[in-house]
Amino acid sequence: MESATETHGSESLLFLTDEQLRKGIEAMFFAYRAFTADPDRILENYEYGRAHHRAIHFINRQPGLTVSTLLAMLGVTKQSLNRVLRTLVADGLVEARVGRQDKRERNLHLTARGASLERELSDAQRARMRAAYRNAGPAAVTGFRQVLEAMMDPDLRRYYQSMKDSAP
Amino acid sequence: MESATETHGSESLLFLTDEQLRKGIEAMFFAYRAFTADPDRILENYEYGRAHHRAIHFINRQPGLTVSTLLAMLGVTKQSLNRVLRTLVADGLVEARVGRQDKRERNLHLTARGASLERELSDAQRARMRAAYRNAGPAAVTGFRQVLEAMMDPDLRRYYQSMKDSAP
DNA sequence: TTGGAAAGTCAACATAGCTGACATAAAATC
DNA sequence: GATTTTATGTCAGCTATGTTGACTTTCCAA
Repeated sequence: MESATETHGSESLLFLTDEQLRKGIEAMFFAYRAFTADPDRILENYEYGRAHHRAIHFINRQPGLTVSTLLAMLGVTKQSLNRVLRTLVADGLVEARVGRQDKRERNLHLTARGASLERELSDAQRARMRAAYRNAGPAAVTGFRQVLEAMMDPDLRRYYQSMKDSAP
Repeated sequence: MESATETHGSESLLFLTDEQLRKGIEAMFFAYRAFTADPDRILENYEYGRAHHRAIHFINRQPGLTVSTLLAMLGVTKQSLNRVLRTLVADGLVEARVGRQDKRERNLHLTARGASLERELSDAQRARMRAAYRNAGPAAVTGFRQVLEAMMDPDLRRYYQSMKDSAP
């Protein structure tokens, strides 16, 4: 499995050796841990967890989204999400409005307080991301996003690609 | 490609807009979920979890490492790790040898069975990583690794950089 | 010889996943 | 209009994995 790519003649596929792939795996692990560390620290002050952060993030990204849409993005059970949403609604960070056309649906929005926490969390996370981007440079950022995109499950990739990407 | 890299001057930092950074954050989230999905599925058959996988991964990477070294890499408490290690040792996947110089230390090694599970998990994870790498191309892979590296906490980055990177 | 580091263990707890069962309201279908 | 399906919410209970705190054992090194 190792040397299969090296016998290709050109060294253009050297990055597919087992060692290279293992390094990529470790890079994902270490980077993801750093990536969540700042928000986690902030969330402790509010007695919320990572699950709350994720919900808040996606509600902010797509205001008015329904519970089932959010479920699909988070990839958890409705029971698990509901526990989180209940506290966020009770604490006045999220508003669940009855759907206009379909009254079974709940359209989720951040309140002013919810938006404020979202900003605090996002600021910290973006600061680290920005520093990493600055350090690595624009070309690296493009590659970074390309690889992550290729790694995603197709359904989520479709959602991901549909989101707006540049400043208004 | 993004338009951010195509122009220079004031627009050369367009990739640092909030929207771009938020996309990067989402990319990390979605990709990381896909990244862990395959091993998680395999681990269910063995009644192990992600924590076992991580321990097995690092013991394989650095055979003979001590418990404290592993703790530093995983970033969890010794109580949490100990629960995992105990089951792995009891099940005959990991061997904890008393240190030769310092007998307080335990040098961790995978047994044949442990190495076999490691391979099964790693094969799945590398397959996805390989597919993503193939799809994105060598230049993207370089960028991917650069950004992840820049995102890591310095201590772990040092460990990460010290690991061998190419096939022997 | 003693202090402190490395490792292991016990207890108790929290978070956030999960399954299964069930309830309600509204939409969709027959 | 009656029935079925869908979207959501909820209760109960389980599991995995993290946490803190207190304690012991081992044993290196000053």
